[in-house]
Amino acid sequence: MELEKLYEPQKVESDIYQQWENSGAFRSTPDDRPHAQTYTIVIPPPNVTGALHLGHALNNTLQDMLVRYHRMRGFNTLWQPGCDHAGIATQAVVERRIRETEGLSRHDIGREELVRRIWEWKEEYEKRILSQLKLMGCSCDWERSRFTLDDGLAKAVRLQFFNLFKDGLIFRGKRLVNWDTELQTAVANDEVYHETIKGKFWHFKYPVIDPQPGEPEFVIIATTRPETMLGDTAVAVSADPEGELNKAEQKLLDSLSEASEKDKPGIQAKIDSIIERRETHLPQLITLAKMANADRKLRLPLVDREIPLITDQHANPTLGSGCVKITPAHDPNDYEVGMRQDPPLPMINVLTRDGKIAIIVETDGSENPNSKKYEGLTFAGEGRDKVVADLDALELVHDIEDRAREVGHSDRSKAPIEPFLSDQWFVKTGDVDGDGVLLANDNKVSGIAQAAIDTVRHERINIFPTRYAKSYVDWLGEKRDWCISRQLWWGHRIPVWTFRCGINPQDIQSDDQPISRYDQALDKLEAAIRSFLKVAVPESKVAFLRRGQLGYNVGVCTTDQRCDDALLSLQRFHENLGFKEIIPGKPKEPTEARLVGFPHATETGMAVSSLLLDYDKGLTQDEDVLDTWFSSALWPFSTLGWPEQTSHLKQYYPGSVLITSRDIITNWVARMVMFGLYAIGKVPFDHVYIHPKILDGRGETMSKSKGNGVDPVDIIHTHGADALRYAMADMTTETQDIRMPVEYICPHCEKLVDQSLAIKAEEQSRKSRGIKLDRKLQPSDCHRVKCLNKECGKEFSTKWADEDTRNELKTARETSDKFDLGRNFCNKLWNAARYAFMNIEGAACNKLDPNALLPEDRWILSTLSQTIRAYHQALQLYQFSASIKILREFFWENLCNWYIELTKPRLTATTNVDSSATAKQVLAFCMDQMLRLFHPTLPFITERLWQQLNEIAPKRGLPGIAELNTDSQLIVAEFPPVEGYASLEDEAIVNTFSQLQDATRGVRDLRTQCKVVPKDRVTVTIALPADDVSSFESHAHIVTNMAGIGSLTVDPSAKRPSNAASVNIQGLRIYVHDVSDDAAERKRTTKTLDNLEKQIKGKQSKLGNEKFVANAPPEVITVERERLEEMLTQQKSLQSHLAELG
RNA sequence: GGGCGAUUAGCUCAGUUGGCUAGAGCGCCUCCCUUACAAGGAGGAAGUCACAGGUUCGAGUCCUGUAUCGCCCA
Repeated sequence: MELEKLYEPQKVESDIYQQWENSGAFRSTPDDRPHAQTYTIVIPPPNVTGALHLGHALNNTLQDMLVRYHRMRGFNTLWQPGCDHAGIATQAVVERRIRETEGLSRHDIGREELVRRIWEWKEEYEKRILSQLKLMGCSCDWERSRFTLDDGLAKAVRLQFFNLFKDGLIFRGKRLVNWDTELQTAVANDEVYHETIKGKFWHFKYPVIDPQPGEPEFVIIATTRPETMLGDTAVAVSADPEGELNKAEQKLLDSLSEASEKDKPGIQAKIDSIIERRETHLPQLITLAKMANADRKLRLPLVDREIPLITDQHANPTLGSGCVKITPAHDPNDYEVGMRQDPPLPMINVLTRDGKIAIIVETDGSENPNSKKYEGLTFAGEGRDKVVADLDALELVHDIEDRAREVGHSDRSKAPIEPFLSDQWFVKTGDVDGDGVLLANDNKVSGIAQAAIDTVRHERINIFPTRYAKSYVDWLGEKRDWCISRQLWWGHRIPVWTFRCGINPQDIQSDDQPISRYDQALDKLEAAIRSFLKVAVPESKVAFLRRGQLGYNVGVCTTDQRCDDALLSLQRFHENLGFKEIIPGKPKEPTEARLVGFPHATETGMAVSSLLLDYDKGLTQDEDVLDTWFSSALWPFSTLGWPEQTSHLKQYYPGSVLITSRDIITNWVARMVMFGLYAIGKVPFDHVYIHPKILDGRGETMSKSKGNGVDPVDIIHTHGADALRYAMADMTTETQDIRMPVEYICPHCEKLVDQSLAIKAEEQSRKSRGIKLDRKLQPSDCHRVKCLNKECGKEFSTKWADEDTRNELKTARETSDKFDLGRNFCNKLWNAARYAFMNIEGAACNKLDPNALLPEDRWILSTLSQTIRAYHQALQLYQFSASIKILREFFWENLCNWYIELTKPRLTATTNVDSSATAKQVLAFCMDQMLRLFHPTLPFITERLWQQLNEIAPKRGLPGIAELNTDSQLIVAEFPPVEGYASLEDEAIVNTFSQLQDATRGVRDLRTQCKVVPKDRVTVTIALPADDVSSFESHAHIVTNMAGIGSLTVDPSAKRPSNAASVNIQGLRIYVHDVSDDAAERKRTTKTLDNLEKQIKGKQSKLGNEKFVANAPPEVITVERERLEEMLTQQKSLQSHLAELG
């Protein structure tokens, strides 16, 4: 069966993939082989927000290359696939869709329904993602596919949480989050975009309490957000204003001395302003710093709160009044200031979850009566106006300036972000006082971050390229607490159940000493709660037991999915608790509200009703879910069955390598290492390979939100999966990101339309229609695009268009011409195989003596062996681009352009049967090795050709040198050996061949220059040293064949035949007869000679330099001398040639 | 503000411990539909290696600084 002339991937790919799947080639089977012979890659789970783009295509191509490479090398291999639930991103996508299509918010449809909808979304996209991976040829063990919310993984999450909790590494604390008041959720930093908003800078006066003589009556502070002043808990001033001013001045003076003339006036102005400040501000700042040190207080207007004057580095004496108001609950910098104080400053919240001014609760728990009039006003709107108006009425407004401000906005709702203080759960990654942390391997470490740092420092994990180790170590070195709670509904719910438990103080007010009695009662209650928990939830630890105004807020952490048992026990607990013992005094009548859901209330009277303030709620699970990275950090082992000790876990953990993109080093890699060490006691992988990012034509990273990503399936459609993979691997170099201009394929004229140009055109068009753009357009904003090809100019829709638009207009696919090289390569491989197959049918499999082979056979086999070694080396260092270039060079240049061309006459010759058979055998061997070598990169085409090769030459190889096992499927065939085929390597023939190639190129060059058409044979005379004649003649057929020579004479004493063109190569003088005239020849020779003489001068001066001769290594000097010798010989020859020409 | 990178041919990028007469692919020019492949073959032109200093016999490569661009962290 002859192959088609063009390789058509669509006809091949799905069948081949089916074959692999059906044969179980992807399946992992534990067999107790040691770690060194096991190869595991755990996929960085793509998230189910949307379909994969080219960034994923790259990531997975590289993984598949390594997996296939190791599988062929005989490793026990597992590529573990799956998807990630991506909490906020997925929830946001689904919420937005519900909002757009039904006009409903998540609160309208409720938690259960929203989660159900997201599961639907997940099912759809997981299916799509897995199918994309399959179309790319990924050889994952699909039977083991996992999702981060699977039951088994959820179990792992709960156990990890529980263990961390038990070891004191999980705690609850306050933290400022980016609050989206519209969606009422916290959003991550990367979901916040900043916009410059025109605003004002208000200067307010805060009165000093009891100013002493010489002290100011007011302190002036300035703010862009007046409403937050309701939550101020301090005013800060620099501790050393004079020193700070001096420092600032010195810095400016330093930069002034080095500044360009252009910049000098600006810097000088700043210096002048500092000098002026020494007069105008410094004395008072010094006074204020002293006052701060004397614990002096201010009176915060409007809410009438006493707040301290403090010193902190945040207050900058060169700016404003030098004083700054501190609102720890509403500003990240102020929060830091608050935490730096000892004791920390109180944090007073001013904001409700829906963006209004809150009831303001003072530190003693009382509601601030003065704040009532602000309650419920919109935060930055009505609230701000009223605060300013009221301060103005009190004559406390000092000044108002205009000022632009960078305001964070939620990417999801476009609402301005407010910093909001909320209760969150944290993992303590830093060092733990005292005993440190016990890892699962019984090693003690100071903290899990430190343990993760050490693994990289001590090279138990190697990161490629090595420079990324620094960002990993630096980030972990900060040892920040990891906030793991998210105010979302999609994700692993935090496995903590809470109940409130308390005593109504009114119930014991008749007692003589109510306060102490009450405290006593609470103490006893605490003891009772603790003993209850021991019985009710034996394997739990108390998550928290917080004593509040009316009793306790109790949290219980367990590994159970539900807390039903504990709930029952809770009922028993409060049935049996002897309240009369712990609460003396006369009970009052219980109120109805407290009795709801509690059947025994009437029997036990007050005690019971008071005990459980919120009993009607019972045990309720924490509302929040865990940060997605918490479950992702467990992925390298939760997917293998942990906490069960499965055979997969035993065999395939730790993984061999994690392949990912650099932005994930901190979020994910570092956390996987910490969790791996903590939970298992072993690093999760031996290597981390960080690959480039894919940028679009404008240099921006491809992302789902911008919509500038291309669906790999589009590329597979136009170019084939192998072309996609080839181009990806070829572009994966160590330092550069991959620039990938995207093009629409116009559905009308089929021509390519550059995406970035199309977007620019769209921007222009919108502007001309008077549409204001608040930011630059992204591909996802462009739903209708006009073809930029003038002859067409028709409109088409993009993949981002809604259904109506797509029905109305034809939709363009996307592509990039970067993939042409992959397609071209596949076609070349296809055709080389086609040629080989036509010629090698029934090729011999004889024992071959390398010395009996023709020079070109020995050369190609030697080069092949070197290529194999180089390929292994490159791939083991994750040099993907280099690995491709090595194979390409061998295949295209050496095998196709030289060996195949050279052996064409031999294959068809009928006279020398042995030579023909040998050539066939060598060609079959080379094709066999090529297919194996290319399989990891180009799995489909190589598999297809392999099976054909098995039909045409089922027995092949070089008996005595390389016995080949011709498995029926290439995917499981043996990879060429790491060391190559040493017995085939022959340096001498490689050198000789390279000289022959030069001679060939010389003749070809002359032919082109003298415009000899290819089909014309030329007559050539070669002059060379007499000693070399016989050796040259034995290889002369190579030059004759390859340079289109009709008649070749080798003559040591040859003179230039008339009208011959000539060239000097490697000590050979080559004459091509009857193609040139003297003038042309002279011109050419003079040019060569001029060029040569320049180089000779360079060499001579180098070798004439005594220091060079004295210092350079001898081998370098020898090489230089030899080169000079060659050049001089050539020069002499050219000179005499010129003389001959006259 | 701190960290990491990049800057080499028109474009996209290689260039491993300094030894370079600086390479590849695409594009460009010339020729060729040659019985595997025009998605191909043969040949060619094209570079002050961002800039300024320094180390060295020797710098694209090492060091310092500057400029521009990108990413990460605050």
